[in-house]
Amino acid sequence: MVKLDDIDLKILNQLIDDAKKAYTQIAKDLGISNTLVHQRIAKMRDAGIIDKMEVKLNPKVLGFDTFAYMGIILKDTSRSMEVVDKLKEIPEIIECSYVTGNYSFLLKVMVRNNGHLRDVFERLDNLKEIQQTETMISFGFEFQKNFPIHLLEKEIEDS
Amino acid sequence: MVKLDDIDLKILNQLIDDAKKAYTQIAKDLGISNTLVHQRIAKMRDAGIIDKMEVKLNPKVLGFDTFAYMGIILKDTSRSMEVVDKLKEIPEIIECSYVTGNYSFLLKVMVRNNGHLRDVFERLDNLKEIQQTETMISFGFEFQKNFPIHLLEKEIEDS
DNA sequence: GTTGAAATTCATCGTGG
DNA sequence: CCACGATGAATTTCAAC
Repeated sequence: MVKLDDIDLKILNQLIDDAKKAYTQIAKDLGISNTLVHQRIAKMRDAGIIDKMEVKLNPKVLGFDTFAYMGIILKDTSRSMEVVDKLKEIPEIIECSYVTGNYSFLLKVMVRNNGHLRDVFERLDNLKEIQQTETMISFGFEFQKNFPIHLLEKEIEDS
Repeated sequence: MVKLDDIDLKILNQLIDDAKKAYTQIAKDLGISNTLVHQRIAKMRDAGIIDKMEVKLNPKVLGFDTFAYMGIILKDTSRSMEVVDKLKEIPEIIECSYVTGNYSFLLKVMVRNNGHLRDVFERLDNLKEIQQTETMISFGFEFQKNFPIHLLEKEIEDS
């Protein structure tokens, strides 16, 4: 675990907004030299804090209007790894976590429409390891954050 | 909704892996000119396909070892918007969707440890609009994808 | 830990096939 | 629709405070 200072956080806040923002521009906005920006980012990269820069696509423009969470109940939880391998092959499943509680897995599914969702549902229901699925269709994100970076900011303020 | 061709998808695949990858390098890898890479990316930006480039942080390195999904059951669903405003103020909640099914909202929560999770749980339980919460602690992602881009690739192959 | 300037590399735009 | 070539801007490194 690594400690970040005020400058690090300000840089991260800018990169969360736009990962391709020019270092020179970040430097100007923060009132520091671009070399420093470069050094801090290199440091956070080396420390593994910055995992990667990724492009975020707009699902709606590409015709993916629907997404849903699906809770998966297995017949036999000892076989969970085999199920993961099968789930990985279904491109519509964009997130898969093993969880405590009623479900074995909680999935996030991105599809074009309700018919497409039904199609995914049937593919899952046909897997012999799966006993039951429960679908929670989302009406879209109310909000979504990259990371609880506000917590880190508060911790610095308090120190 | 916009149609993408083979080149567009190959470029997106590279940017999903590394949004800051140099256009010249992408061009080399794909065997096309960097001008073309530039044009295609500009096109996809203008079309809104490329939403933004964002930095992805590594929670573990920053001391956030635990994350969980929480299902929220409201006392009175007509008051849901007020609840969203309150949830937004809790930095640990990094995702909030209104969903069908047993829950009103499904949240994704990122915390340092189980004690921290309990703290968030209590904050939610104290909100008067909330009747009940159900916590599903995750043992980490089995896998996570940016977007079901494989579907688009298949559609191009088939055409 | 921080800065300013140097060299290298890149993004961007016009021209032309 | 695509490649080449020139220009201005950015990243990256180095020497110095």
